[in-house]
Amino acid sequence: MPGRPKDNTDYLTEVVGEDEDTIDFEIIELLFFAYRDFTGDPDAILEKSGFGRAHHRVVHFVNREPGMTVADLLDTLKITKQSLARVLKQLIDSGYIRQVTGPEDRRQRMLYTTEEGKALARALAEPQSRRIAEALAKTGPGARETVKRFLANMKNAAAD
Amino acid sequence: MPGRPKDNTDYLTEVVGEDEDTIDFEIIELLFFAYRDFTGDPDAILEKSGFGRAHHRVVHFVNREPGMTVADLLDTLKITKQSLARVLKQLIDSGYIRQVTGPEDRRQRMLYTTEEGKALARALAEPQSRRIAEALAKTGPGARETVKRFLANMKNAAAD
DNA sequence: AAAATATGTCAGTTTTGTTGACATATTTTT
DNA sequence: AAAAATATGTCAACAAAACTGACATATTTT
Repeated sequence: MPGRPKDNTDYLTEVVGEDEDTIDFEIIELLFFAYRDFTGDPDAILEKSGFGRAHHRVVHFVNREPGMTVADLLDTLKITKQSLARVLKQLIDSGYIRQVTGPEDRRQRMLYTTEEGKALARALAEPQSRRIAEALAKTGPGARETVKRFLANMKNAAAD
Repeated sequence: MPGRPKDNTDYLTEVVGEDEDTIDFEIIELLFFAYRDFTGDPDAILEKSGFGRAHHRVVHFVNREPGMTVADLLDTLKITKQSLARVLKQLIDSGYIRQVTGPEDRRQRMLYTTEEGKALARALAEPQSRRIAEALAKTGPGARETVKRFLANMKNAAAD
């Protein structure tokens, strides 16, 4: 009963099934710190442009999937349209994103980054990318594949 | 010029060094989705207790490191003390966290979770822990070690 | 023609963060 | 002992980013 090790390293995954001390506080915490510092990377650039992290996410995804609609973006970000409206409007007004009426469905607005938008997306991603590259390198060969699979598995299954 | 593959899987790490298209959009995005859904897990429980994600973080860390001081917590969360004050006060008033005057330095307030606080921390961590366990299992043997190392490497070096 | 959909917008609220200023108790330094 | 530094708390104003609810417009589907 006494003398339980304070460090729940590896045996947790195997020993208990769905019982008492199965809680994986360790990785929960590592994820928090990793994400905290990862998202802090672009802050310097964001401050210069006067944007926040919400703008960052919008520019990133529009840049990654040119032509995505407003509905697509809402589904990706999991926020309300009123919430998206403000940052999107600011990005459009500042010339980082432009809208094109959907060619099939003219109710839709397809979103594209401008040249400035592409440059911003790249600048914001750069320090994050460097952090990832360094972390992968330190972790060792094959890390990239494992990490990719793990992160993909952490995501909710697509609803469709 | 044309026909560049849309998918930047593995060669990115090797081929280019610090050049043009080195940006690792793929893992940046996987991290976003993983964290988005991971942090969404406890929302149902948080809604019931009337707390938000800020409260979650506080309860989590106090629970993990009993006796930590307010300064420790501020350093962990990287927020201002005024910002912490509100959620911490609510948690103390609701009986989830209690303060004890530091035995060495009586200016300090050591923080502890109450029994209710421990239960809350556990309940909040449970779905997250399950998600992690499932993701690791799907990823394959050895994933846990690699993921742990990667996440730890993603964190900023401790300032000290 | 009616209903549904995609988007936009107005108005008000909440959560979570910020800055700046100042108060109190306690410890450390001079 | 007095002065300075430190740990915490608190007041007040403000900002970013989310939320809800309601309603308008254009377009497509039924």
